[in-house]
Amino acid sequence: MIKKSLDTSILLGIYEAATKLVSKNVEFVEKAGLSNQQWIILIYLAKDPNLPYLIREKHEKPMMASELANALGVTRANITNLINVLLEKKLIKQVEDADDRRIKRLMMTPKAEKLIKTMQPNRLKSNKEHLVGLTIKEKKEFLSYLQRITKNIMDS
Amino acid sequence: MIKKSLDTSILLGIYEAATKLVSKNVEFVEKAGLSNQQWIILIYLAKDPNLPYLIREKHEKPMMASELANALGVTRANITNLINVLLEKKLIKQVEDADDRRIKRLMMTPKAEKLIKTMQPNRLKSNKEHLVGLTIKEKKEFLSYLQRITKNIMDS
DNA sequence: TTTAATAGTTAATTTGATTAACTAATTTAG
DNA sequence: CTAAATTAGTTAATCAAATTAACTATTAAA
Repeated sequence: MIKKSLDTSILLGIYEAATKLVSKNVEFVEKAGLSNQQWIILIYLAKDPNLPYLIREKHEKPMMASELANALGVTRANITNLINVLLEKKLIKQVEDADDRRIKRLMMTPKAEKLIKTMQPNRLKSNKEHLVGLTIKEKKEFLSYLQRITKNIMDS
Repeated sequence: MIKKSLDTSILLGIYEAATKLVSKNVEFVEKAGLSNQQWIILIYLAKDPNLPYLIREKHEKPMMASELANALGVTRANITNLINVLLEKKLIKQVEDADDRRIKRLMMTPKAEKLIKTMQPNRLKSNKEHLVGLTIKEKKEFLSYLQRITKNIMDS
């Protein structure tokens, strides 16, 4: 009934890859006592230069909750909850902005920096395995296509 | 602190693309009164030939709950819940397997077939927009890379 | 200087998911 | 051939992630 379509195959393919990826990542993420979302927030605060969002727009000042909500595509209320958990775990701290007193800037604690540092080798090893067999040229080409597709999705 | 890495950029890129994709899809999915997961289950039952899982392994008989659980990477208990909702909505029915009385085969109702048919034009239009600007050759190349990466992730 | 908009929080709720324990049916291994 | 193990599915309790709506405080705009 539903016909074969290259477009649809690609998009369902991206969805499946992401799903499998998250369940693989869980292995080293929950070994660190984190949920996937908590982990994502931490790498945002660590300013991981591989994050598409940070590639697209540079951030000088530490991020605030509403930027995070926007980047992750969720509500501010949701971010508040996630932040509370990370605060309890003493992995982040909030610093009031001097210029705008509505804003609280989010920063990692030394504990979080240390945690990320210890996770990084496993993370890189895992990521490398996921791309084994592709040449640098192929990877660059793939990333370039992916960025074009992502831009399309966001602009639509 | 975290270094730039082509591998990591690709994997975070896939994750972001999938996230944005789901939020875009929600537009036509929830117009049909479905959640994302309910929608995914329906296209499995509709045997959408674009689903990577169905591309990898052919299914003659209608799917059963545990196959679905395996395909989506969730627990059987979760599938039971999702199925109950779809049963209430009269979008699927369960048929007892003649050979193995533990098994209940899942099938779409005519109502679901009709629903999917009405959704299909919007879905295709949306999918097409997400891949605008890429040639057929580029799309095929991208899909081929994506399948290699997905296989890596699953095998690791 | 009112009015709008923005940042963040709170409370109530929903959805999606999990684990653990269970029944029933089928397979496997001694 | 039967006892033990596995598989399919369900149930109940619970958790995590997310939402909406209403709220305070602050800043920006008309």
